[in-house]
Amino acid sequence: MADSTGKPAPEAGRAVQGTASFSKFMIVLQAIADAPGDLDIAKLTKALPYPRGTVYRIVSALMSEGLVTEKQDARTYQLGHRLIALASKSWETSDLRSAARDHIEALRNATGETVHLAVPSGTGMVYIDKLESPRTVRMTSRIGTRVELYSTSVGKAYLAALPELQCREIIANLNMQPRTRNTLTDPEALLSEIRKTRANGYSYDNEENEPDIRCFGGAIVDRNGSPVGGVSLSIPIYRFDEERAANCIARVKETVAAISASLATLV
Amino acid sequence: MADSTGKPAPEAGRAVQGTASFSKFMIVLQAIADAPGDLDIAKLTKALPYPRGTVYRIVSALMSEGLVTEKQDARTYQLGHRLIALASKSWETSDLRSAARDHIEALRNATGETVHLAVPSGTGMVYIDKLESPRTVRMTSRIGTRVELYSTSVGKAYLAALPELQCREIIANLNMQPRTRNTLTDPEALLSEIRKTRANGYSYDNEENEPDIRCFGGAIVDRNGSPVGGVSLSIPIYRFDEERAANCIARVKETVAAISASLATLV
DNA sequence: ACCTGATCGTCCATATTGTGGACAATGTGC
DNA sequence: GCACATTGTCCACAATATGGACGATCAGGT
Repeated sequence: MADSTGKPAPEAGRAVQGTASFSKFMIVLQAIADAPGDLDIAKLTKALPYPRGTVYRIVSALMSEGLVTEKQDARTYQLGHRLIALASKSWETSDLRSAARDHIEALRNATGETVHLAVPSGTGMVYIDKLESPRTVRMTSRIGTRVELYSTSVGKAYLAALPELQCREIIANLNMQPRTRNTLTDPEALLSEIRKTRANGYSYDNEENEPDIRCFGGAIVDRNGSPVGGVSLSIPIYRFDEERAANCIARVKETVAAISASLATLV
Repeated sequence: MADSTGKPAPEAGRAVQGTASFSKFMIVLQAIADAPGDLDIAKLTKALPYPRGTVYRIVSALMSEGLVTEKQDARTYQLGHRLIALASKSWETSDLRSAARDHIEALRNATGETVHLAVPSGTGMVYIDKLESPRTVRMTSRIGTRVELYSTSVGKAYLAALPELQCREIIANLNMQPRTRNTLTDPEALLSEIRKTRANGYSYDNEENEPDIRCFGGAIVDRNGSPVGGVSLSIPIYRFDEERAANCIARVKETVAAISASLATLV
């Protein structure tokens, strides 16, 4: 199962009683979101542990709420535009994003490279903001994209900022799939990388998530020192050299420290 | 009640049976989305027709699904980032958006003005794409913003493309609030404006939605001639003159015709 | 410190709600 | 034309949500 859109941690253990039905709705919605092509009721039924009548009713309800739309006149379904309207509100009201905006813009301008702002979501992280390199060669990525904890600099920075115990527990539950030839797939290797990250005060992604792209990352922490997100700076290998790298690392560290400080003044 | 994020049509008439509980979850989620500041359980309870225990349970479920997050360590709630992840998928897989991209970009380049792509959602329309004017003075609007049918050019273009009967019915149910001194608030006036729009083949918003901004709009239609969205071109009044206007109108008409044609070739 | 009022978090008997098999209608391929 | 697959709808039954009540916690007032 791909789990490519930020499900809650699997071990969430029947969160609250009296919400079993709602979970089913969300599972169906997620199945439609994860659909490779387009699904009709029959295919959805095959992919889910619910009988057709139930799937049919759930999809109808999702449609009447605008979360799902019927494609053209075909009998297939896809995510609806109400999600865009809702997400736009989430976007506008994100304290972290507004606190970080000026700082990540300064980081982009100082380095000329692409900057991402990410927050934890389920067993991965989601990009909630992005500023592109002004140069011509650009990375392909989008706001809303979900990325893995083990293959990205934001993920590793986040893990490194967690208490050791919690960090180990999360790593133990990761399903580490190779994304490039450099991706770490061994939990022990990741753990030792995390220790190095802690010692260095920044994280490094050496073409582990995407070929030809190296990233430096740092964690944003709240008043208590708990990580709430991360910032990464992505550099194409052909623009990469030791001197620039040292400068970029310093800038990233400054940026996350500044964002964390401005968060602490909130509330 | 503001209803500012694309609820389904109110007259939807208990869509499907066996989904009453899910509706409650969506109403609570919408209440959190519409929150002016931040709500705690008590305020939510006051704003909703459900008892505290129920609201508490629903919010807990929304949180465990990542649709809502607890703000910092306070007891207030806001929309969660999973919505951004889901919306991003909706965005990526929107056929209309990808079919329209090149055409609205050409329109922006030909006119140098801001272009919006909108789709119907509930009793309004939602912007699903936007290309900004390259000039310095820009409109403030965002993807995901919900706008009214009666005060915008995309809304009027959409209404004008509907069958007369359906159009009248929708207008009869609109709650027409003035947004500027030019906003039409009389259903009869709107209806006659819609007739003019049909005759002209384009819609016009003369500072009815936002002061100092005039827009021309057109409807995108599917193979059957049913409207599925709209395109608008926004021009600040100080750049507006008759000659430019005529050119812009022609370009808008070309654009929506081209998008509609390329939609027809799909599937 | 002590009381008051307000909110949070949880429980459980009750009744509302969802379930899913069955059926008829409608397509679709051979 | 028949056979197979899928859609859309119904309803008796079973699973689920409800919401009032209770104890815990906290902030402010006297």
